[in-house]
Amino acid sequence: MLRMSTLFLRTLREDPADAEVPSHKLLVRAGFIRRVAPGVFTWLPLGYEVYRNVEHIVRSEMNAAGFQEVHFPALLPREPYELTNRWTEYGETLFRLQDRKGADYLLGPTHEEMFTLLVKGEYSSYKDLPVSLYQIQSKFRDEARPRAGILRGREFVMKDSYSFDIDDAGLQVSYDRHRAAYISTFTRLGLEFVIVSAMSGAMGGSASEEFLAPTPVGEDSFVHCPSCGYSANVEAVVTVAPAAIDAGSVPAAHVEQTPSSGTIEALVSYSNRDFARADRPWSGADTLKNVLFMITAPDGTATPLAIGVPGDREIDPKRLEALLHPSEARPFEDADFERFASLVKGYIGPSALGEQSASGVRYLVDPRVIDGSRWITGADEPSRHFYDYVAGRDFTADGQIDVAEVRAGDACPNCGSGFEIERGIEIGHIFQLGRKYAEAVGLKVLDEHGELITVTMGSYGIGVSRAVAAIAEQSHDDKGLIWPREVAPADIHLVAAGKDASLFEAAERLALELEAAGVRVLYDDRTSVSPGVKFNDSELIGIPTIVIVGKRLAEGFIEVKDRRSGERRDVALADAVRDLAELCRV
RNA sequence: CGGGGCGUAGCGUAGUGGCUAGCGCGUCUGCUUUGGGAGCAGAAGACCGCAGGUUCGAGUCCUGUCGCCCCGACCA
Repeated sequence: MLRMSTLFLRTLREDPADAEVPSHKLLVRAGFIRRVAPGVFTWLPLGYEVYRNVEHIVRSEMNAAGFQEVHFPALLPREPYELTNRWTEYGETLFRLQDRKGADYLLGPTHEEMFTLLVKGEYSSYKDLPVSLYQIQSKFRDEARPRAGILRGREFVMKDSYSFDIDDAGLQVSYDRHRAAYISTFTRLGLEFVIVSAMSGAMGGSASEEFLAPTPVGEDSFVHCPSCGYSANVEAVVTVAPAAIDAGSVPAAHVEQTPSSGTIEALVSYSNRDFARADRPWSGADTLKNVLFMITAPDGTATPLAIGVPGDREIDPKRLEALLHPSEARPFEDADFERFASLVKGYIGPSALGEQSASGVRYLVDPRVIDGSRWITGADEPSRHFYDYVAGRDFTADGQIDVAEVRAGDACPNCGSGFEIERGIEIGHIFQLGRKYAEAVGLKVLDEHGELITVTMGSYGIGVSRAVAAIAEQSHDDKGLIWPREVAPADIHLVAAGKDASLFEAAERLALELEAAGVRVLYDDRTSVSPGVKFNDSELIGIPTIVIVGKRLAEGFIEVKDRRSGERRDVALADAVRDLAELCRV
């Protein structure tokens, strides 16, 4: 039993000034967490209780799926991360340190290398596989901008699993088992979630899905199709190319004077004034905008890249970054333009781009730029644009790249109807890694013919500490938190509302009987606190059932209130233990 | 990395270069009070983020630095 009179807890009446999102404000106000450094938090007793409940659910679902728990150190040597080049690729996000001899260490941001090496050290036969191992561990990432309390911290707890199989079919089975285990885990956690196709990002590999908890404060945008159910992270949305176009009737390309038309907006309005079309006005979608980036590889090599997109769309930096990873992209700066004199800023057209062109800059275009499509685009001279410039006839790109911004209403790649865009918190991520890590560290086993084969892997993560915040984010009201019963710090918040000693005696007896019946009780036994304070605290803390021993005790009743719905009913004291034990078992 | 805002007691905050840095919440003592954040009386609690500088005098002005929040890091 937890007693409010002695519980290490101080609730705050006001929101902390540095908190922006509801989960952060409420977890601090209700005394669940306290900040100790940017992106680094302490769990207080109530918060740690919730954290442990979440951890317990995750662990029990992993065990039920037949995965085995191990535990690595968070402090790791440099060498394993050299094998996969991540000592370099992880960049500034990696917490690095040295021991007294000057040897390099790191605080593990994720543990693929360690798991792969562990299996390599123990197993050497196909008969040992498949196997799936996991751990629940603190991870450290020196995020550029930690934010939103526990939602994006620099130290956080992750459950990470890894599967090891001899072939692709086995990997698919392991992947599907993790997927199923994740669905039951998040369901038990009381989280609303969607599963979206995703980019594999830093992990490499191919198939990958994210579990997102929809909420407006989420950091990931995803598309969702209301008619067919298709969901995907915006980074992974596949643009539907328009139907093939016959450009036979389009007049030959011609260059026109277009003064002061260095922006798409100016170009469109100028075109509508001086070169108006008969059927409809020009729009940004008729223009082909060519954007230049400098791409820097992890080894520091920089190469320019030109991307052509319809002028009404921007390039989505997150989609670009996801596609190029681990290389990084930045837009061209003036110094870059000086190096490529044939590129006229504001009037860059396909004729100056491409590996075969004078500039030699690799040129990739949006999937909407199909052969036969007709464009207004830069003529590579100040104040001049091409009209009726047809892809495949007048220019050819070096290839395609799908990084234009995704908008609500764009065509669903699955069924063609318009999809919606929502935001969500990434609470889980599952990948089919393939053989990248096994190859890097040399994880091979003998197959049934005595041949050495490289093991194929999957990697699977759940943000355990983040899940606490995600639940808080999805489950609160203006009065405070509302915990799903299985993760709540207690089943019942028992409030003694009054001053009579007999009332406290009755409440005490009820609390003890409930505990004996297996009900977890937080008992507000404070004698010097007014009922109003106790009611407010109980709503802030968010235990699912609030029981009041007060005014109605004289008639033999207690009051039972549901935190979520606010419904209250009277229960005879004599029936209380049985009634409440039943309620809490639901 | 760029721009903006902000750092004053555990929390929220006030404070024209000028006396002992003020208020609310919380905390402590006493009395009173107990169904929606009670009242009265008293008390403790602040190296005003840190380091320099200007000044007779700095919480206040200047520089640097650290931290927090927001926006941007795409518009050719």
